[in-house]
Amino acid sequence: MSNREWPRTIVHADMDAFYASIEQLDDPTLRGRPLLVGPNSARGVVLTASYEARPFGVGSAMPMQRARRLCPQALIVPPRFERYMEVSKQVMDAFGTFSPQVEPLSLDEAFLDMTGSERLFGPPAAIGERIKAAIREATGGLTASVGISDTRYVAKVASGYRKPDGLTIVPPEDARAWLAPLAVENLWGAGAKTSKRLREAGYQTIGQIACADPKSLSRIFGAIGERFFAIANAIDPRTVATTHSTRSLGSERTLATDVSSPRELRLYLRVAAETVAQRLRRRGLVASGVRIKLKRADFQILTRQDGLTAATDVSAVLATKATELLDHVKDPGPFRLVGLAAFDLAHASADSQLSLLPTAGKRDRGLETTIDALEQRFGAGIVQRGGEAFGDRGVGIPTNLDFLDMDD
DNA sequence: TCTGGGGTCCTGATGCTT
DNA sequence: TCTGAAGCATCAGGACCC
Repeated sequence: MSNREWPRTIVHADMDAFYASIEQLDDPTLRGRPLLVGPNSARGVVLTASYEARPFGVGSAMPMQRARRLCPQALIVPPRFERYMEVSKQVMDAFGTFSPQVEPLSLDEAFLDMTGSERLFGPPAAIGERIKAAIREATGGLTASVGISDTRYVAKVASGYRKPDGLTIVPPEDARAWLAPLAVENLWGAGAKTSKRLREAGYQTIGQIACADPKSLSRIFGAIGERFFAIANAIDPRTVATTHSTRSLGSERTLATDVSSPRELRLYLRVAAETVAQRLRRRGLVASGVRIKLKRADFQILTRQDGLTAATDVSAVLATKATELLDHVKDPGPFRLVGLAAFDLAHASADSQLSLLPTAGKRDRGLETTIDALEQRFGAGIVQRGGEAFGDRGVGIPTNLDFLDMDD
């Protein structure tokens, strides 16, 4: 079957060791050396390991302490998310020159719907090579791995099939057979727990799932079982979506040391509320619900949530609700993580609820106004002003209370 | 060995409404 | 008025992805 007969042409492009590659691009002395991007702290994990570090068994999400033991010669570089976002924009802009249908999945990967573009760009292999070249040119030398098929799922698996700098084309008529020998861990939605359950139920490969009784899969695994059956048979009708609406927005922090004191927990929740409120305002959103999250020392997670009487983007309102929710937690802790998320999000309208606190209503005064509100409510000095303490992704927020006045 | 932070979706329990 | 069932919404936890 020639590509002209492909029902759809879906491209998945995934940057190789994105954060580490950017660090090596920006600092030539890092090139060719094992590199770990992540916080060099006791409780941090590796965000990205360079390809030079991976033969030592180091990978993403591995505790930094363990990574250091496995690869003591690795250099550790703290993440620079602003720089990664800048490069990500270059990459996404490059994708935009190929198709208007681009769906970013994260900073470093995206789907492109290239259906009907063969006359412009050639067959799939040519499309893939041109996209890879465009990324190299736009970024000054970064590489990506690209997968192309007629479904999102197969394109996604294909992009990870050869890394780094790979290109894998899977024609639609070959997709089912191509997937068949792959391990069940390659199913989208099957992580460690579900993969173990699949194997215990006798399914080792995607091909075995494709030949299974879908009712049986559904009975054992619920809704996800039906989806496994579909994607194992290379059936994935999902299209490339160019719009996305955020459903929740949160900020959480693993603490340098575990905390039991309700007063300290309230302080962390206030800081999280400020971060979330600022991000809501930046995106023109208001929230109608608040959820708090506490992670116990044994890693059990507790959540409590409640609706707000009116939608808001004011940190003091979020913080007040979070404190109420905290009062409903009977577990005494200690807790290693504190988080706050806003949900039931909507676009802020002109008359959105910015007047729930007397000093909190001036959107254009932003952070300072909200800190004013915090101080009016909770006392002066509760939050450090200025600096990087309130970066968009929470980067730079200290993991202890050094910057908070505990005497409030 | 010691486990981040940002999210999404699913499921079972529970409570409310009809 | 009371009761039980069904349907629905909400909540909390779990699993997953990047």
